[in-house]
Amino acid sequence: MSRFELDPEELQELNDQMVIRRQKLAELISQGINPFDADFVPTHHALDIKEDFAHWEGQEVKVAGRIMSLRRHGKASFADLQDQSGRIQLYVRQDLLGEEGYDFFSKLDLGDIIGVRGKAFRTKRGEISVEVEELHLMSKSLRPLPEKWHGLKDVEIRYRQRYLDLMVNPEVRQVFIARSKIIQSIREFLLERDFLEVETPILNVIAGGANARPFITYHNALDMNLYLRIAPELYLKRLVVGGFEKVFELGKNFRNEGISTKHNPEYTSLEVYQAYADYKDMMELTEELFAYVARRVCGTTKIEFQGRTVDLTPPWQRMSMLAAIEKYSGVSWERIQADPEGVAREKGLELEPARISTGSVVMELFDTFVEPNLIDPVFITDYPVEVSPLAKRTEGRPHLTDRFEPYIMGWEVANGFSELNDPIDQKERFEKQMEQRAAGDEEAHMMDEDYIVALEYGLPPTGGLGIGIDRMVMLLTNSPSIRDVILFPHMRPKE
RNA sequence: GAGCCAUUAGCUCAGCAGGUAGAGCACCGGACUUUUAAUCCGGGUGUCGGAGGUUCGAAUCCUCCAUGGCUCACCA
Repeated sequence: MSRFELDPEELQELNDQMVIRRQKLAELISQGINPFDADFVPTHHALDIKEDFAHWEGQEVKVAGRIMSLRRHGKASFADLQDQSGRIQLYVRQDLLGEEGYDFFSKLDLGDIIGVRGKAFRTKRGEISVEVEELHLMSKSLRPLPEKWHGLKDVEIRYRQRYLDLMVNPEVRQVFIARSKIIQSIREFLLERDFLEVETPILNVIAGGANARPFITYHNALDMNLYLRIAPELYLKRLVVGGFEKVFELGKNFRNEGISTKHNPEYTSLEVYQAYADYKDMMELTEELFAYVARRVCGTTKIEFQGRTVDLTPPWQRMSMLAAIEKYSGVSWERIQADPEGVAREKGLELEPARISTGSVVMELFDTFVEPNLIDPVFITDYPVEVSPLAKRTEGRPHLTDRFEPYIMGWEVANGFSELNDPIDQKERFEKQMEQRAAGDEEAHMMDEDYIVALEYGLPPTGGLGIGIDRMVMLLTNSPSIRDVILFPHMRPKE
């Protein structure tokens, strides 16, 4: 029995269209035709021919791709062939292919991958086409395509079977092409400035560099648990200790947290470290990087996102957190310090009475009144030391840090600071974090003695920057959900 | 984790005062040698997400479950 024949059990799983395609496959085999013929190499993409038709008109071309539509007219037919570059029409005539060849063509289905050789020409209606003289079936498609006019809308299928989404929704393809260009232009920007691209471990003994719950995995030979990294930060700063003055890493981080339109358990970050620089230098680097990438990818620094336009042209506004709170909520730092409970009550902050402190009131006021208003790019600076365990204290104001977070469209898109390079202060900060951890805060930073040792050898004054690449891609591609910019967003198994 | 909404043919969707499922595309058969969502003639291909329940009768009402979306919470 041929492996292309179906047993009755298998047959029951298939719908009518799939059964018919299996039968066609079996028929081809029995006729001695290879339905997965690889003996054809295309010389052109659809777009090559269309963009330079004056040159290719009347010339022989070879194109390969997927049949996306068919218009049959008896002894002649039209088909649209889609390759990576786009679509080109095929014109197929019985008198050119012969009766046998035309019958073969007539049995093809939407979705089949074929290769054709023929002359490029323009039809009476003006459509640039290929007049088919030779035809290869390179991969028989055994399942029907989604609908040609409405495309594929079911988001669940779009994410789970992204290949279908890419096949039939051209705008989706554009988003991922843009994503690739964004990442490429980030590399260009940094390499031009003499940054060294490095790779640091994803399997970590200590998950450091951020406050987040890690994923845990297990190493058999070492018989130990390991964490998937939540940030590459501490490794990158070890490299600065080692003498690499400008480094960056683009890669995945993994955080064991909720999933939302802005959060995927694995996401891509850029981290950049520059010795002998501070957070102000990193702010300039950030705004220049965003503007460079926007110009490269969108051709402009004026970005439209969900009906609003923002201009990424540097310089961006700088505003301290407390100034921003006073501006948007009308509450001054003096009042928060004097009476946090009163402020919380007056502003209707949803804080448990036991949790009310100057720090929590500041954060809550910021989230409620400030964040939604930060549409145009702005750097919020001067974060409290308690929430910034890896950042250097501000000279003369030791409760604050030289730290910034840029906001665009109300989103926090990056985070940067002057790196804490005092090992004694760092150790104390870790110890504070350990206390919080002991008190039940699973996201508090872990102690990393080995990192302290590195700092004790001496980390030069260093500026650091982290950018959430997925959010950057969302902004630059006008995508409202992070799932629209991740090819295979995390989904629960179907059953 | 909570609330709301969704799940019907391969795809996009109708059908929901409870009466036994329908359209367009796709598909199958036929006509057609320059079409553009080709057209014309003929054909409905289904576990109405799953499991229970109410009822003479459930796609429709109820409960639970699954998956997804949105909002919130969590989370830089």
